[in-house]
Amino acid sequence: MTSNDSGDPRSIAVDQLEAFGLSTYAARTFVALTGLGEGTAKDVSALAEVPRTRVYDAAAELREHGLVDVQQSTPKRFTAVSAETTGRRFRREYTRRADALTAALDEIEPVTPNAEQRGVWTVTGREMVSDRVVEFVEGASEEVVLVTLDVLLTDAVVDALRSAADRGVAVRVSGMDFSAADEDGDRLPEGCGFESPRAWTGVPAGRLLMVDRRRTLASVLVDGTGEHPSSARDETAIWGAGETNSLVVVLKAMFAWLNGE
Amino acid sequence: MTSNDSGDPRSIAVDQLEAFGLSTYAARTFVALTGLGEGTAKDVSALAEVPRTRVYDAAAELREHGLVDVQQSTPKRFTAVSAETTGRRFRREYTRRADALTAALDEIEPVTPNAEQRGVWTVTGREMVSDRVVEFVEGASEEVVLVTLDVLLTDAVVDALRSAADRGVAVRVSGMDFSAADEDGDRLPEGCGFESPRAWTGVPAGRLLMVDRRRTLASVLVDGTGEHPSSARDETAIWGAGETNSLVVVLKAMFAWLNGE
DNA sequence: GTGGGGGTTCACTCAGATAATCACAATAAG
DNA sequence: CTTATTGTGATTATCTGAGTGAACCCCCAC
Repeated sequence: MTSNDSGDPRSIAVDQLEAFGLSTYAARTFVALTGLGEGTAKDVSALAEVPRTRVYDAAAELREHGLVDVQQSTPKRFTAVSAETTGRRFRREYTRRADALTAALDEIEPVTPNAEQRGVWTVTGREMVSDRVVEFVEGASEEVVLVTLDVLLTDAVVDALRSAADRGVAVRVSGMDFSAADEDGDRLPEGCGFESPRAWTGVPAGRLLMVDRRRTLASVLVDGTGEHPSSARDETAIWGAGETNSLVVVLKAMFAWLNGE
Repeated sequence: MTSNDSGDPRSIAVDQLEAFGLSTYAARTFVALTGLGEGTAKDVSALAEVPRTRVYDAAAELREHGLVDVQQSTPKRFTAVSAETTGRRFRREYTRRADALTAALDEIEPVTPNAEQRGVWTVTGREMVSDRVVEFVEGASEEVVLVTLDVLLTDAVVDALRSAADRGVAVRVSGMDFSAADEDGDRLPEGCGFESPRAWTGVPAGRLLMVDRRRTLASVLVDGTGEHPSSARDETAIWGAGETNSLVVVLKAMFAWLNGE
């Protein structure tokens, strides 16, 4: 991200290593050693644009992370672990971190979750919206009603719906576009009515979600300014919680009206 | 790690969030919002030791990461996503990063892996040594011989041994201490002889590994300076590769001698 | 319409960390 | 013994980010 995130595998590797908390010297040294297999400080310095006298510190830093072994000879020789081992190390470390984070946040979370909220919240980004959908579905205790484009029905959302249905929540899903019923009907758990989408033609395409009649979310896909071809930031959603929340009231009425027809 | 890594869940959460690349203001803001459920800049500032004027930047940063939603009103109100969603987000992001890193490094790795290496390399730390053991076992094509303390026979090592055995590698494992045969014999894959440990009494306790008679590793458990109760940095290992490597020659002879008896 | 107060944003300073360079000591080769 | 090369430490420059303060804006009261 900082420098060139071009297709060059070396740049990619350096960027990712920096994201994992390594200094740029350490990252460059490691990439050079991966290419060399084994080498001295001079070799690394020539290949990696790292001052020779700093290769030793970089190697020490990498050794702390278990990514480089060192030969105690003169000149010192360094070697990098394999790509698989590197990935395994970081995957393990950051999975642990995520677990610790979740556990710590769980202790902090207030006992009374946002029961009544006055206003309307906004989210942008397809993944972000999916996260909210999953979060709300996970918190469902009685009923989930979801209307969605099939392209937005990701695996994570389906999993959340299935686990909700498994614990006795009444789950009802319908698609906004026609292909939905054909392709994705079987992905959904049993007992989740997949209704005709005819009623939704003409409605701005996105998602509508209602959970326990106390929490609702509405989103639309906006044709982004043409940056990336319809990728990250192309969905915007609003959501609200609480019996008296204005958005909840509106969407509740909307669902009831569609149901009555 | 920077400040106090005491048992306080708030400190833990802040530390982990910073490890995931957030600024300290963003991390503290998020923790405060998790505790509050919802709040204004003033609320956050009072609870989180963040200057009120910078809560907005912190919230924007968190919004980029999909961790905070904003209410467009005066005063602005902020809310944090749930602990589960937070963990899910970072888990997904950093798993992706690890995958990208592994793929990029794979492209860089030289075709001719360290076939012949003159010297002897050193590794310290139990996890680091286990990583090398796994890496070497994964690279085995014909034969694996491992002598180990049972406490060092972690799941990752067992998995690597099993997958090696599955692809036709001759795997032979024996324990250095007596409990090994009893407790862990069933964890090993079929056809992996688990020999009597009598021959090893008196040998410094640790591991001995030989792969394809071309790569060997030897480690010992050292009673650390008493820092943490026998945890991280209490194993040191040396390893070498290549037919003519001195360590390989020595250990090959050692294994042959023990076999002959 | 005008003045006050709280809320929001922007601009600036300072400190810590890290990149980068240099000087010197230690070692091996000739 | 000399010299080139390697390893270690000290030094400087640069940069990000924490911390602070001032200006702007809007809403409300007067």
